[in-house]
Amino acid sequence: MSNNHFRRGELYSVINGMASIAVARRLQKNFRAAGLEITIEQWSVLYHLWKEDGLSQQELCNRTFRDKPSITRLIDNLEKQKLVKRVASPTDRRINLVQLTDAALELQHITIDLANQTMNEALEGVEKHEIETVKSVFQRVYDNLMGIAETTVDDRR
Amino acid sequence: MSNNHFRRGELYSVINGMASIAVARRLQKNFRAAGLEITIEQWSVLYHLWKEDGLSQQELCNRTFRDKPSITRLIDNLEKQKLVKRVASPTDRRINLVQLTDAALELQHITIDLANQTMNEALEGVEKHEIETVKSVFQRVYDNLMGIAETTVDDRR
DNA sequence: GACATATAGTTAGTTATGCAACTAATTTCA
DNA sequence: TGAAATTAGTTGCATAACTAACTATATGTC
Repeated sequence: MSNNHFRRGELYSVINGMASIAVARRLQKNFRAAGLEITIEQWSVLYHLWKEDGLSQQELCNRTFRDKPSITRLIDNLEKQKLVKRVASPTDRRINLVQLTDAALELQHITIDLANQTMNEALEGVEKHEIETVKSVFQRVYDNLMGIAETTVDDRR
Repeated sequence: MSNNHFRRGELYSVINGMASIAVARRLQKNFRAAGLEITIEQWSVLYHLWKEDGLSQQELCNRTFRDKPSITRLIDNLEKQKLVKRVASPTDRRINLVQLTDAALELQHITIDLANQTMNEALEGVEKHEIETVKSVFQRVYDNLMGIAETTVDDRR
């Protein structure tokens, strides 16, 4: 283990605190201001489908880091809004392939622009090398907690 | 505005992504493993009361960065678990002062130890100066988004 | 003093999360 | 081949978030 084992607990509220919440709220607000009804959680699912359409729900669990019930309900809501549809896999009857509708395809550029704009607002005055440090620290944190034989997010049951 | 306005949108998932979720889940898991029933959200409220007991609900909103309904229900649940009680303010009948019970006072050391331990797991191998950079970037992000005449979290209505 | 405004807190509705328990389909392997 | 184990997805329950609308109390101003 590393050598500085003291009073790091307060750092929880750095990694998972006001800044993260503020960014999420600002992105949601910018979506609404643009007349978009989607939540950022729904957007994060669409984001992965824009990169690769027709993923299974399980694959969406893996990529969005959510559990299966969460994905089930996110897909339910996205389906209600006619942004995706569930299509039975031709090869495995257990699997739903989630496919984007034309309406969802139209959202791609505007929402990604809004995300870029939001992060530019958030990171105003932050240096590139600082961003790189944040990225590498967060990658390290993720590896520390999810690596090896630790709890995985899916298939705990 | 700053000069690097391109493709920062993906950074949303750095600041608000897998690492943050992994840390929250690990802390919750460590609470459960120690036989503690509280959620990390409840813990964050207790945390502020340990620092200063008898805060009003509004003051807890300000300090925990949550809105009033969220605090109402967190206090409801904490009261059910007999960890806090609402006490009418003697000077202003609108105000509830939230006071810790003995049971809550007993949780302080063990939960803070668990938070320290969790963050040590998470930050294994991360250098101090890197942590300082993360802190300063997050402070900057918070200031960028919450400063000036922007949306405040409370009293939007 | 009375009316308008502001503040503290609650309630209702929608979305989302995590856990546990469940069904249905597929794979493993004796 | 057929029973056991695994995998994909859904449902139920509890907690929590945000928005909007509400009640009650306090303050400010004419």
